Amino acid sequence: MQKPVSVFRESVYSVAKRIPKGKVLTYGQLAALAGSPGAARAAGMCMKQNPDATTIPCHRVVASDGKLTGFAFGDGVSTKKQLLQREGVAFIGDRVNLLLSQWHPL
DNA sequence: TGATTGACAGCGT
DNA sequence: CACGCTGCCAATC
Repeated sequence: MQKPVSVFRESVYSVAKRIPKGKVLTYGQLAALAGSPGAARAAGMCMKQNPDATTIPCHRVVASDGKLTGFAFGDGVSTKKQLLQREGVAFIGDRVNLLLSQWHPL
């Protein structure tokens, strides 16, 4: 089986799909779990591509400060916030409480 | 092949 | 606490 166009992207999507409900992950963590720590920007780009928005909960990926960025869906970050809060994610104003909702991989 | 962009992260002011 | 600048990585033009 030939190598995919980029292993990085597949890893990112794979990890994103692994994020449990009620939990969130930062782009830095996502990139680190994907195998490229520090590639937070590249990870965000892959989320933007989002080839499978139905299977990839990209809305569970937030910035390192817990701030909701990107996600040009509905009202944008507003819809994303409502979605996460509905999943059971702890929010602090307009930011996610990473202390309680940041996902810890097994 | 090289340069630019982008849903970031960290630190300083 | 809010804002700005720099650095890192991968994808795209």
